[in-house]
Amino acid sequence: MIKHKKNITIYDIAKKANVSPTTVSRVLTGSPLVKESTRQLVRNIMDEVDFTPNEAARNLITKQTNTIGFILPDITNPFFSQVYIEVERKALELGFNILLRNSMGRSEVESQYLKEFTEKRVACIVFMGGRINKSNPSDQEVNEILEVMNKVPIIMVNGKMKGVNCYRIRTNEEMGIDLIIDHLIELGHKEIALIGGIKGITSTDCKTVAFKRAMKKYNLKFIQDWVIPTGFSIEDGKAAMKQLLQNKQLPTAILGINDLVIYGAIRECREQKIPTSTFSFTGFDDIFPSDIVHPSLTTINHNYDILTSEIVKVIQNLKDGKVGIKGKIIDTKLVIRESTRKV
Amino acid sequence: MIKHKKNITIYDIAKKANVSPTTVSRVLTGSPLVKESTRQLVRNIMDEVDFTPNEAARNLITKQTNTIGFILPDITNPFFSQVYIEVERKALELGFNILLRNSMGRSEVESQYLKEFTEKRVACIVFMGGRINKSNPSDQEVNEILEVMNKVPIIMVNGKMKGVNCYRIRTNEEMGIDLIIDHLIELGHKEIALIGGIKGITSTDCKTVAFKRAMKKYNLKFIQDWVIPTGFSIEDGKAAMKQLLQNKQLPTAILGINDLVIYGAIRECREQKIPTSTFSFTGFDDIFPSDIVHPSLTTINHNYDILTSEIVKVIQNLKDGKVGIKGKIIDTKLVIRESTRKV
DNA sequence: ACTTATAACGAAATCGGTTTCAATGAGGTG
DNA sequence: CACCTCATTGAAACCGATTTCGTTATAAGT
Repeated sequence: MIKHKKNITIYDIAKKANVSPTTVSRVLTGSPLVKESTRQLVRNIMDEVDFTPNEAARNLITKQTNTIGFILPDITNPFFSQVYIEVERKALELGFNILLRNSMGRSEVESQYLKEFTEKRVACIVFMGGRINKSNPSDQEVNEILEVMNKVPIIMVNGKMKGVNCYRIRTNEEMGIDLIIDHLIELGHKEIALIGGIKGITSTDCKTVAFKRAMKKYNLKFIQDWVIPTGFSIEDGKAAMKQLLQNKQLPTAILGINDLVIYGAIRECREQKIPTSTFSFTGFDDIFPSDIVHPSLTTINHNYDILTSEIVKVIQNLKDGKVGIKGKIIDTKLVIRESTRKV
Repeated sequence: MIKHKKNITIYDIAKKANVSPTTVSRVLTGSPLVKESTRQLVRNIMDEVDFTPNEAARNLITKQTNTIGFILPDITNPFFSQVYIEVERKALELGFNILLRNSMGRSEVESQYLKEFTEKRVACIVFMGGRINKSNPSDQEVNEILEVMNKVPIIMVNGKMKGVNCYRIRTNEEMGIDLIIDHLIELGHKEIALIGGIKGITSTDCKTVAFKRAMKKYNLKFIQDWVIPTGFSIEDGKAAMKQLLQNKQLPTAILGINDLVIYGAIRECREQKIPTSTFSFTGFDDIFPSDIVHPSLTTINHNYDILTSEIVKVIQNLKDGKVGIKGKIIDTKLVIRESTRKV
C-alpha cells in the first residue's frame, strides 16, 4: 500500500532548533507568543528539511476540519458544475476547501458518502442529492439524513424533505415557468407542450403544476397528449419530441423540463427534416451550451451567483456560530435567445 | 467555529460492550480475530449509540489515506470533467476516493494545492495543472514538483516537464492532427487554416508543428495569415474567425485547436450571415456538446476510457507496490460528424 | 498426563500535532 | 530591594484510532 513513512515531525524540528515542540507548533499556527527571531529560526529549519505538517494530527486534536462535503448527482452536468465551481471559489475565500462526491443520483451511493463525510468530520454538507428530489423518499432515506444532521449541519440545495428541518436554498421554479409562459403568450403562442421530466420527481411535479396553473390563468386549454414526461437527458428529449410529432394537432411552442431535453427535441426535428423554426422552444437551467447551440436557447437562468452566494452565506453563519435563516428561495430570470419567436 | 465535540469513541463502545478498545477496533477493521458473537454485540452497540469512527485518528496512526489528489484547471470544462468523472468511477472500485482541486490554470494556486495534498498525505496526485502545459516553466515551478514528488507520487496527464521523471499519461495529439488532415485531404481540401491556441503552450506548439508537417507531407502551402492563435475559449474562437474572414483569400477548411474555438467560429459566421456550410470545421477534444451543436462537430476523441484506465492502472500499481511503466501515450481517434464535407 | 497449537482477547505504546498551565527572566515601580 | 507585569518558553496531557506483544483458555497431538 501507499504509505507515508519516516516523516519529519515538529519534534525533529524542535530538536534541530533547540526549542520545544510547543514553540514549533506555535510557529505553525501563527501564534504571537513567539519571539520574532526564534520564529525565523524555526521557519528556516522547516524549509531546510522540507517539513510538511500532518493534517490528520491537527484535525484529530482540534476536532475541526475546514472541509465542506458536497454531494451532487453528476459533475459532468453543466448545471451542477456551474453551481459547484462558484461555491468552491467563494468558500475558498472563507478558508474552506471542498470535498466533492458524485452520487449519480443513486440513493445507496449517497448513503455511503454521507457516512464518509461524518467520518471525516466535515464542517458541513451541501446536499444536492437525488433523494431530496423525490416526492416520496423512503423512511430510511429520511432517517439517514436526520441521523447525519445530529452530527453535521446539512444544507439542501434545490430540494426538500418533509420532516427534515435543515438549511434549504432553492430556486423558484414556479416563477421560472410563469416567466416562460408569460413570454410565450406575449409572442402570441396559445398551444404549448411540456416535454421531459419524470413524475414523482419534485422539480417535475412542481413545474407541471405551475404549468397547468399558468395555462388556466390565460384560459388556454391543457392537452394531456402534449405533456410527455420521458426523462431528463438529451435522448429523453428526442424520444419525447418523436412522440409529440405523432399527434395530429401540434403545438406552436414547446417547453422543456430542462435545457438538455430541448437539445434532444431540436435534434429530432433535424433528423425528421422539420425546420427548427416551426416551433418555439424554451429550456430550463441555462446551462453553458445553451448559449452556443443552434438555435441558441431561450431558457430560465438560476441566478447562479445569488444561489451560490446564499449557500456560502449559510456556511459563513455556521462558521461564525450565528443561527441565520433556515431557508431561502432565489428568484429565477428569463433569458431570451433565438429559439423563441412570434407565432 | 464548526467544531465536533462530545464524540463517541471506541472507548465508550468498549465500556458498554464490556470488551477492550482493541476488540472494538478489530470489529472496525474487520479483523478475523474476533468471535462472531462479540462482533455482533459490538456492532449492535455501535448502531445503538450511532457511533462514527474518526477518520483523522485512523489516518494518523496508519499513515495512510485512500485519497487521490486531483488537480485540473477547471471542472466546468467538459474535457476535464469527462476525464475526472471516469477516473473517479474507476478509482472508487479500487477503494480510493478523490479530492478535486480547480487551479484555474494559475501556478500559484497549483502550488497551494500541491502543499495541501502533501499535508493531507494523499496516496498520489493526478496532475493536469497549467504548468505542465508550458513550454518553458520556471525553475520554481519545476522544483516544487520535484519536492512534492519526494513525498507523494505524481501522475502527469497530458503534459510534461523536462527533468521531472514522474508517471506520465498523454494522448497522442500529433496523431490527432494527422487524422484530421488525412480526413480533410480525402474530402478534397487543400486550403486549411488553424485557429486558436497560444504560442508557448505545449499542446498548441505540438499541434502547430504537427500541422505544418502534415501540410508539407501533402505538398500544401502553409499560409501564415491562416494561423491565428488567439486562445482557447469560445470568444477566442470568435475573434480568430473574425480575423480570418478579413483575408482576401479564404481557406476551405478550418481546424480548431479545440472544440470550443470552433463553437466560437461558427457563431461568428452566423453573426456575419455566412452559411456554416461555406467551410469545413474540425475541433479537438470531442467534448460533450460537440455532438449536439449545429452543425455537429467532426473532431478528435481522446479515447477517454483508455486514457482514464491508464491513469487508474498506475494508481493500482502504486497501491500494489509494483513499479510499472512510467509513461504511456494514448492513441486518439477521429470522429466524423456534420461539420466536414467535400470541398 | 504433558506439551503444543490455536482462538480470543487486552494492556499499553504509538501516530503528530495543539493547548493548558506553570516557570523563567527582564524590566518597571514605589 | 521587594513586588509586579509582561514577554517567552516548555512539560505534559490530550485527541481517537491501530497494532504489537503478551495472556488465557481450550482443543489437539503424542
